[in-house]
Amino acid sequence: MEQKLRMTHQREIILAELKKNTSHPTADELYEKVKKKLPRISLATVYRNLEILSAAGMIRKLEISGRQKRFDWELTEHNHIYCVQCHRVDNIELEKKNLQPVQSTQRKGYEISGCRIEFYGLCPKCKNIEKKQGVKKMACNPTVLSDKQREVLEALANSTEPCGSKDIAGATSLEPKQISCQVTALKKKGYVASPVRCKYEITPEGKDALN
Amino acid sequence: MEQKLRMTHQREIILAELKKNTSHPTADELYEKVKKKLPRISLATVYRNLEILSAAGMIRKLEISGRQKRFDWELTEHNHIYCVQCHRVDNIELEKKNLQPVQSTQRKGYEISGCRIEFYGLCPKCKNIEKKQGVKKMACNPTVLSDKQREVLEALANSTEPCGSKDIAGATSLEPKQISCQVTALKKKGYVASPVRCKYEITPEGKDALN
DNA sequence: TTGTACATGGTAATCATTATCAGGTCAATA
DNA sequence: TATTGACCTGATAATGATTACCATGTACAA
Ligand SMILES: [Mn+2]
Ligand SMILES: [Mn+2]
Ligand SMILES: [Zn+2]
Ligand SMILES: [Zn+2]
Repeated sequence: MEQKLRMTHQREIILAELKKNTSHPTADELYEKVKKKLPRISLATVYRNLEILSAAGMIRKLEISGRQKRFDWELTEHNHIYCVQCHRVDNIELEKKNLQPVQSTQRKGYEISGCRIEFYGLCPKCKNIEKKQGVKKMACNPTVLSDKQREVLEALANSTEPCGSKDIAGATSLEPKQISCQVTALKKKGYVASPVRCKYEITPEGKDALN
Repeated sequence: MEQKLRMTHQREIILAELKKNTSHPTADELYEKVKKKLPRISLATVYRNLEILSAAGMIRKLEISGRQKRFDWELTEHNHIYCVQCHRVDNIELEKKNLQPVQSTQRKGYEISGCRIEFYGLCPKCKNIEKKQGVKKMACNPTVLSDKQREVLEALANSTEPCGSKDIAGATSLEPKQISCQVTALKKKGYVASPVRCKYEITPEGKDALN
């Protein structure tokens, strides 16, 4: 019944790459790094081995709320804090974790095997971005324009009347299916307005943002 | 810029259905129930409204590790426990939750906005089904360098171009027939690469390993 | 040498969730 | 009253992360 796992070259490289820093990388971040050493490695292999290594207790898998899983080579007990904006994850030490053992009446019949304590908030970087423009808490997008957003905004700036997504597609190098996503983001930032449903125009703020 | 949310029929039914029990349903579990009242409702509408209701603070969205998001109509502060096997989620009360406020030196510059405490284990049902499975163990060859390997590696480190076994033999005290054996072991560890057949060079990992 | 269990790269499929779209609803306004 | 425009809807396509599958490869014990 006992299975022997082999420490293959791929596995070693993945492990070594993970141990290089404390950034709690995702599988695909790790894949990008490992590819420099092993250009022919498959993303599936990275996922597979991260799973195997964590099942074998050699690394930790962090199932932090939200997006991708992240991986941690530090096996000592510690907690994490993540940024709700950029999803960065850092270690955090509790002064003293005196969580009372859960009373059996409160256990609901569960056999408790662990507890995860997870803080969230804004990392230093994102905290500054927020201060700069005083955005509401919900806003999850940085104010910086992406290249795509800038392209869309410039197209709108060059038009004298409200544009539909097809108009924008024609005036930019973007795939039609990317347009609406970009427009939505721009609307959220207040750089684009929709005078009519499915028609968009640049706002004064949007013009400012182009400079 | 203030949004007016309408309490549509769909929204009311979804909310009512959620409040019917304390099972922390997923979006699609809720969809199946709501469909009995509103057979033409779309799954997208359920997702959309759960998102809107939780953004408006009328319900809670639980981003518990693992699979789907779950929803909770109870707004009072409480924690959760989930089953790692069947992903059932129950409420759990902590006797006393005096987590020390995190020291500023430990905050890593974050602006902390909250903390999630989450227990996990096996629910009563799954506890009974549980079966022991052997843990896999990694056949972990030590990455430690033997004296011979170190000698070969140092020879390669001192060369500016890939070496053949004769070059290595000349630069070390080793018998020629031992060389290839050592080189193979080093290759396995990833400390040596073979850019051309029968020529070997040290890798970045190899250089690291020498320190 | 051979059997076999473990691994791999490449790719398709899955799953949960979001985005898009064209068309509705409704209250405020001209 | 007719129009407007923000808000909503169902249907469906698309997305992103992860996993499943498959044919091939490799290590190791017998
Ligand atoms: Mn960590
Ligand atoms: Mn609850
Ligand atoms: Zn951040
Ligand atoms: Zn269970």
